[in-house]
Amino acid sequence: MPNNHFKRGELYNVINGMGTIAVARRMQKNFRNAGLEITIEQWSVLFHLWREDKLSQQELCNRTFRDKPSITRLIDNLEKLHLVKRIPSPTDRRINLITLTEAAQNLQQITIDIANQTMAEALVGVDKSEIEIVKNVFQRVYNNLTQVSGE
Amino acid sequence: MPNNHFKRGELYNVINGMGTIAVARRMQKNFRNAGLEITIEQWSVLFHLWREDKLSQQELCNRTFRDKPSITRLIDNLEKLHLVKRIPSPTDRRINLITLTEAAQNLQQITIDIANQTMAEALVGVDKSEIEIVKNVFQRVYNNLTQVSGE
DNA sequence: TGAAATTAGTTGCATAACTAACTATATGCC
DNA sequence: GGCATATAGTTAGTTATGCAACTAATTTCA
Repeated sequence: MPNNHFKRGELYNVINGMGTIAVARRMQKNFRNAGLEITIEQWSVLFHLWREDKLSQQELCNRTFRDKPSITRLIDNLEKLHLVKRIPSPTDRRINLITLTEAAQNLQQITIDIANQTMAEALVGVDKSEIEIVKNVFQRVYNNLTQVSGE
Repeated sequence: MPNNHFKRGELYNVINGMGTIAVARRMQKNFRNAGLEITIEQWSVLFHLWREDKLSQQELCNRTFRDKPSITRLIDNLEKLHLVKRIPSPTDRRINLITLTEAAQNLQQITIDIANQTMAEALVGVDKSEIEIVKNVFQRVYNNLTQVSGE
């Protein structure tokens, strides 16, 4: 019957629909309300640089799951905002190392607080064990689709 | 300490990162490999029309969690592909009802099969109870962010 | 009835995504 | 050493997303 037929298509729309979209919009809105001009995509790049500065663009691709042109343009825009700089790698002239400016360092605390607060709003009534399961499922999905047989 | 500090930001990147991106890419790739020219976003609109034809654009916004301009342009593109038509509502001249063409009807079976197969690939090693939890969590997240206090 | 408010849809502008094709540098190997 | 191959990053073209501002039609209600 149709209902059964639709089940997994339905699931795709769940995973890639309401939840993720709602969280992204709220996060963006909370940034804006705090007077922050950055996009959540830009923020997710900064996030990885706060953990480890001077990553190559390729490494940022790997960590943010984006392709190279996406990172090129995100870095372009972050440079325009004076939040990062491209510096040439001393050992490989193909590579740019992306480094945070002082302005970006000042954003870490406030934006991560907002991210935490946004996720807290999002996860009201969801308990820790469920969150762990969601994380595990997404990790497995990612592995399923990017291992050997995959990409 | 930093590690703890990053936890929820991390979670945001999980929900809105690897899993969803990997699934979307694979789905698009599987469509392409089957010779289908539509995008997954276009497909998600058709998906709701297969369930119920002749929805207004606003209703498609609600069901796909997109805003009105997004739907306007998706419908523009689907019209160019001769997969849907705008027909004026007989009762309210502000409203367009979106209706499937025969070409779109012929896509239902094959694309939903591909969606099912893609989700099957993605969910290897994930059991049904976990999938239920993911769906529930996303539903609650969505509700948390769109109820009263929210939007 | 008629003005104000609401709702449906479109347009303009900026950011971001993917693919494919490209340049430049580095590595592998004969 | 030098050619083939691989890797890092950029550019071009298409689609999609969000917000803000807009037009047109409908509803509310004084």
